[in-house]
Amino acid sequence: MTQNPKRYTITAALPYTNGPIHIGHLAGVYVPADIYARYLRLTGNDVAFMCGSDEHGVAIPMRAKKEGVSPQDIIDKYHGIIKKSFNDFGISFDNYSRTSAEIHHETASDFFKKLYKDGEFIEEVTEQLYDAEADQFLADRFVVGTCPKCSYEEAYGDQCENCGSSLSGTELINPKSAITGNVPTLKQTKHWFLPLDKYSDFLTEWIVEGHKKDWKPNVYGQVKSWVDDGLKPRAVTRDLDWGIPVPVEGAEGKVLYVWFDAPIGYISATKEWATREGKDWEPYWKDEDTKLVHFIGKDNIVFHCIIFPSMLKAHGDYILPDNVPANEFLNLEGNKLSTSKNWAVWLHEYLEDFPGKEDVLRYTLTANAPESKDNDFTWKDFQARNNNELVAILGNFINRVVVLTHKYYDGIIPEYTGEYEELTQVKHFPAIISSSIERYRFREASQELMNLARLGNQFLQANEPWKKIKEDPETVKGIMYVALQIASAIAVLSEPFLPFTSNKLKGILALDADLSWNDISTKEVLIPAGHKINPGELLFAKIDDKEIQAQLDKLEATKKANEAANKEVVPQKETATFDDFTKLDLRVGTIIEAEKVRKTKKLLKLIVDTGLDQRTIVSGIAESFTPEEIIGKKVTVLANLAPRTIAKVESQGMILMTETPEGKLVFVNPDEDGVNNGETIN
RNA sequence: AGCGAUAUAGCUUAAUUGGUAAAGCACUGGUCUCAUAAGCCAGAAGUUGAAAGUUCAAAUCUUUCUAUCGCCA
Repeated sequence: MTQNPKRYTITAALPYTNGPIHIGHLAGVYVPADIYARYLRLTGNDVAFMCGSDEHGVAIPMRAKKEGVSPQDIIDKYHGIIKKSFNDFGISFDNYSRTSAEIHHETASDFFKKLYKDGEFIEEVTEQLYDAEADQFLADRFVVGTCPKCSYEEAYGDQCENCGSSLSGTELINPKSAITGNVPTLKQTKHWFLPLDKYSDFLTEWIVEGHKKDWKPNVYGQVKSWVDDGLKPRAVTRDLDWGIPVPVEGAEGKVLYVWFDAPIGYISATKEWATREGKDWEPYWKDEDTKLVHFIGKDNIVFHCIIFPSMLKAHGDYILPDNVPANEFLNLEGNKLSTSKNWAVWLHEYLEDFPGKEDVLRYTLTANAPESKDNDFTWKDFQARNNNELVAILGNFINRVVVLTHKYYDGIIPEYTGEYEELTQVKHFPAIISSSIERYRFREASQELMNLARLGNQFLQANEPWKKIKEDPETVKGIMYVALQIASAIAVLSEPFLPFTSNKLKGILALDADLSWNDISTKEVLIPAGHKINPGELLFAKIDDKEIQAQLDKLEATKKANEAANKEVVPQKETATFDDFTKLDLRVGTIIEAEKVRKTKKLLKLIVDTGLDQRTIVSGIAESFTPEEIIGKKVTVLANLAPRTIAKVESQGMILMTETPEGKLVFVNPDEDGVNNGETIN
């Protein structure tokens, strides 16, 4: 671990510009990163907090093609929305850049050239799938075909979504171009590979041995398993016309792999910032006394812990991350967030729907952050966090103090009389909260802040100034003095979590703007006697059921829209003659046995009594039914379908199915009393 | 598939390296009236995903399951 760093470089994962920012991105990456960055600045550290839009990769041109616009249109649109919403939400990036920026192209190019010159790459000519009509190599998702491992028919060129295998396009059976639908041909192409195997020892020493204790289990576990499995050279270039051109001779029509250029974006963003601020960027990336921390989601672990560090190591000039606190994922109302299905709470929409409530979302996402496992965001929980915690505990405490101060003393802080141990207790909070933040436990840290407000409420309750004001006004002075010190501590310590509220509260208390995190522990007086505070205003307002219902309705409408989109009726196929139809031998059968096919998610192996025989049929229905619930069911069987081996099991027929709008499969079933197995259907 | 992570009270989470399962919210009861029908005090709430094993002792270690997510963008 970097001890006593002179400066911090904090990065937050570059958002991909194929959609706006949603609560999943915020909870996983940007809110924790922002809390960390704000905390460090407040404790007097030199911080560079860097981010930017990731605008390369296959998905951008694919999406552009689909929408009939240029890739540039796509990235400009989303870069604009993303940048503005981050800014309005108070994410305090020192720079938010973009990978289409000239400085980034230059930086990434130079990085590649340095490794190339130093002989850090392996060059290899391989045969890749090529679509002659589109005049394009079919990288990753541009090709679809049958998975060689599980026979799933819609596997992509990089991965099969049914069994999860990592594939390469050339392994696919019956590959088809996702652009034209044509059958691709094989064509030779040259690519550059980073030999990750060369860095295996370095990664073992640095992470597997060096960060066993301080890195999160999900991060550490994944790195260890990759290293233990043996690393392989990884291609860092692609045949594509969107991205950063490979800056060497003979590489026309090739660009850097998006995962090669994207993390370099952190460096480019730092350069851009330093130029603007008149600073030197290099210490932030090259000085051993700099602590580098990458905030990411769990899907990015290998890139930030294996590939990028290997790149940095290969380059030789750069420091390595001190920690990579990857978060898990956030779900929304029980379902996975999905940009394509519009299943999300979009930041730019939230900011419109809930003006002035930036901190409510920040707090909810922090208190319910997916730090150790996937979590669920519900609007009901959002409402409860606001009404029961922010309003009732924190907001209410501040309001009590402010109202009483105006009522008893016309807003002027009274002299401290008596002796209260709460003044000492307050001094402990900076260290308590720091300890949580520095261990990347932001959820816990936010709860400690609430505990400070609880301490305030308990203090008032125990001392009852509203009672004593009549018979013992001198004592009340001391009580209110202490309560005001607590309120001041909250104003400062809430800044990383609730920056808008912190500002508002500092305004109400007319607090010294220079009051820092450590002052809360070291200064005897946070807000002095004789000082006048401003008229109060409520920090938080209750959110009523109507507002929550409106959001739930919005989600319900999305669900309906998705169903409607899925329901689009497939056009009628070409005419079949009666003879065509009679070729099909459709029969009634009964499922007598069912079990899951090992190593697949979707397949069930069924034994069906068809009246003719008992035969094995493999059916892709495991996600809709458990084996137990379908045993004994009467189903429609296509009996004379040519046998086919699926996942090593020979299937002798097909069960006729249809589907609900939600994608649940339903049997086409002849379930009327007195129908016998083997009866033909015509 | 394989690998990794996760599974603890209705909900969100703790449990410092095997030693009395602990908080907040919600709930129930009591109480106060300065405050946003807020607060404060107390209480109830658990077969720690399942099963087996190791041990004087298991949320924690082992084995086998199950479920969810990630490993491509």
